[in-house]
Amino acid sequence: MSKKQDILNASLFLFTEQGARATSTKSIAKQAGVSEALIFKYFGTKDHLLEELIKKDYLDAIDFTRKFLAANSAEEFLIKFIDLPIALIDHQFDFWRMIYKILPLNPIAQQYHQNYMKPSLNKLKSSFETLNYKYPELEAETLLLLTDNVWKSYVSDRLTKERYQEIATLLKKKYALI
Amino acid sequence: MSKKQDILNASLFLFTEQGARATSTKSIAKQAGVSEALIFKYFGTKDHLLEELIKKDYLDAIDFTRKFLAANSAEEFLIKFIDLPIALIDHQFDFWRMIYKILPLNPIAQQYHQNYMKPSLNKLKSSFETLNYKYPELEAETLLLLTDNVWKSYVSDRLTKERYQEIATLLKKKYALI
DNA sequence: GTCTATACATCGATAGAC
DNA sequence: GTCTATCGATGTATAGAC
Repeated sequence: MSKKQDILNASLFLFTEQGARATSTKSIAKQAGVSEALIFKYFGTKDHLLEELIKKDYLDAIDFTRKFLAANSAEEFLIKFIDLPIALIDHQFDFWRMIYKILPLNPIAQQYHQNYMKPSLNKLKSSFETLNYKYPELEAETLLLLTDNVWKSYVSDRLTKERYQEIATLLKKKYALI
Repeated sequence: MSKKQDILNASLFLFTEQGARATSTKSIAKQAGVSEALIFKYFGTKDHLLEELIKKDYLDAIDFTRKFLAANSAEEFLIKFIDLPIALIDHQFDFWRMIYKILPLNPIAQQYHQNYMKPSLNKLKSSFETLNYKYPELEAETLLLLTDNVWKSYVSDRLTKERYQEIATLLKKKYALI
């Protein structure tokens, strides 16, 4: 494994523990077993380091999500959307744990996150429209509010996978999907 | 208004902008129009300053919530619980905006927040039990997952009050409360 | 109660050797 | 590619005068 990757791994770990701004380049260097100068050779600034750290994973998340949600019906889409939070986080656990920690205060992460979330609302809305719900947009926003907290609760150990699977089943029943 | 209060006000503002750890005592002093030394005279450390900053408001929130949720039936309790997020945040907007920002990374805030949230789940569960729901605990966790994201979305301008009022009405219909 | 001045550590970032 | 050494700025916190 390259030293560049060592730096990225160390950053992921430390940013998750204490946030990006509170993490010094010195501590990253120590954790990665490299000199501090090397960090700046590779990434220029700490902000660029963070950006490189999350860019690849957000692209990966977009790809994973697109494939995971591929469906032949509105019902199937909704079922998969309900299952998405846990599947996505299990696919990139450490990454999303870091994002959960830094998102409220970090504009770079916010920008990438917003871009990731963008398509969800419209697709959800279309599905509820197809299923002849009376208020498809409100339904979409409500489900999104819920699932957006599911992944956050899951990465911060306030919700277990098993527990959410029970909740997911309940949700699918409520939406008459199973 | 006392200088001590000026320091608290400045801290609330700056902690919200950039987080507690990224905010220097120097910038707090400047924003409050006092010397840096005075901050340490009053609060000892930056952590104590934060703790003093949130302690009073969390107590206030507990009191407000208890009074707001006072109800004579399970139906009434659920209606009020659905309306709570916006009412609570409107009662202490700046405080909750700061908490939203610092919560994932700040152990002090986490401790107070957990203490605030503690009673909710059980009361919700009891209400769903009273209403003979088949899975009262799952219902309680589901509603809590939703409302916990409502206040966060509201303080971060991703959800308007008017929008949530529509969602709240939809929710009350789903639970057959209106 | 409140200030100025300062101690001392650590910050992000760079220069230059190998 | 990678390191040591170092810069100037900024961090928390304290001493001591008024």
